[in-house]
Amino acid sequence: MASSSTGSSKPNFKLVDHFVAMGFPVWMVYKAIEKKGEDDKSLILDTLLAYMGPENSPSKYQCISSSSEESSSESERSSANDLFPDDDSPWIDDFTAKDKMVAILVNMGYPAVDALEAVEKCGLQAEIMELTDYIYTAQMEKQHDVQFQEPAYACPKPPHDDLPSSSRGKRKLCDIRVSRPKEMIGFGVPSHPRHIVERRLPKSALGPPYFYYENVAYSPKGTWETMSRFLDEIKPEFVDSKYFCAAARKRGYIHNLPILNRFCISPKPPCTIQEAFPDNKKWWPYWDPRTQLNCLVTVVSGFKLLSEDIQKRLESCPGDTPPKEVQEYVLVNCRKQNLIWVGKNKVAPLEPEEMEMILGFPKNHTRGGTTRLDKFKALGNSFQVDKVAYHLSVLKKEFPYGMNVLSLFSGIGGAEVALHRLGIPLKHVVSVESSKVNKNIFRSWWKETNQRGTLIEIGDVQHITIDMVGQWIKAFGGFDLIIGGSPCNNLAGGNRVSRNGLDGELSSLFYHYYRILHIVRDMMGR
DNA sequence: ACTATAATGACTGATTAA
DNA sequence: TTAATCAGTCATTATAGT
Repeated sequence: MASSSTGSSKPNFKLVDHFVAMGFPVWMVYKAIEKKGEDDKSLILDTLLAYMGPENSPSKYQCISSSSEESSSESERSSANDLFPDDDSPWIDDFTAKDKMVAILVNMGYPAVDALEAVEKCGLQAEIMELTDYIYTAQMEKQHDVQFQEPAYACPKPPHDDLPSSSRGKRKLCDIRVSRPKEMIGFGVPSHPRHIVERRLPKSALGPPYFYYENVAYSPKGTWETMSRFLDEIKPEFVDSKYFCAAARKRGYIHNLPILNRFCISPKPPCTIQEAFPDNKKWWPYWDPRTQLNCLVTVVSGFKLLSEDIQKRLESCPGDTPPKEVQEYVLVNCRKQNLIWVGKNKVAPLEPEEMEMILGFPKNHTRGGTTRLDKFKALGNSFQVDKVAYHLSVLKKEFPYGMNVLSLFSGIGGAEVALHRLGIPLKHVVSVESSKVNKNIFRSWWKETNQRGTLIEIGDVQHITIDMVGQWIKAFGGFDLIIGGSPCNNLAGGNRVSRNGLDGELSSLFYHYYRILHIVRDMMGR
């Protein structure tokens, strides 16, 4: 089975390095070893040569995945599919009996908090009817407690609020919407803090060291299955930043962190456009219903022409209410390019400073010898700090005296900023980042915040060797956290040229994350 | 040379229609 | 159950402007 060749078993790094030294890409080496096993060197070499193939064979992911299906088994394919059965709740396998009960109620449309309370109070033997009755009476009681408000973090459209309040009282099983919009709340977000209370990790994945891996949620098919297979078969947690700030950002996370007792950093960022840009409120037409922005990306294009076009259209129609089709045109394009109102009938993209604020970075974080374009690119590629901090918050108790962090693909230091804002001291940080601009930004933050720890900067993950890791671990005793999001260029939907999948030129650096994670584990006696 | 801008669809998942 | 439709996307590259 495919599961025996990777995942729980430790890879043979000497063997991997042997072929890497010959010039084969790391991802290809892993793929070949995964397929052919570690025993027969020449067989691996043949496979690699076949992969490399004649020069004209493109390395598009479609080609590679289809060719591997031809030569190899159906079993490999089906095992990948088994990882993520077509189920509404992808975590159902991991549930305890209690979790299952809660999940059933949540899927019926009840708030997770209420569902949990009901299961705890009524016990596991309770009938569904009994549980729903409990929730109903509890909700009625809570309506009297006016002071019991949702936290300021309220999600823009809580699922249990989409039912008219009048029908809430007499909700019966038959009324309940079983399928509701899929929401990316992972194991929980501040407005749904205990969506899932427990999960089981494979033994091979238990920390230390902890690891935290991120990438775009909507990648080409099979991408997350592959990444999951390489990272201990842990199922990804998909979370949208819209629950943490005023802009959407759908990302997946594979990590082995505890998920109980997460908390938010303060100050909390504004969660709506109106809170984030109070000064722009006066320019906002009443017929633009947006309360949150779409994903902040690395570049906007054509916004000047569009802005003029919009202005002309709006000014050509009298009064405050343009015709429906004009409204529709304006809204569609504003959403598409993520524009905000900055003047009368005038729209514009966000400024870098505004992006910094929404993504949870300090003001002027990206200052320092960079062009405007550099800033957009750096920020568009970055973490949303509040969300990452929420996930990492569980480490605060465990590491009150600080952490040693291996930060791969550091970018502008989203992970470090998150830890810093959590109040977790950074003892030793090995930061791996290839972009000179990003390194400058991160270094100036490091100085600005008077970090007392040591910072080691590396330019390229591909240059990290077993020796280097060994020296770091000898020097400061090991890493507590390996964190990073590998390049999304070949995965992101916005890429029209080279959305090649995980084996694309840049996104294949994922395999180095995997490689280095396992080297660290190996060295730390895991 | 460097910087800003515009042009360039396809794919994914969710929703709705058939 | 399946097909059509909808909305949204950590982007790359050529060209214009400075």
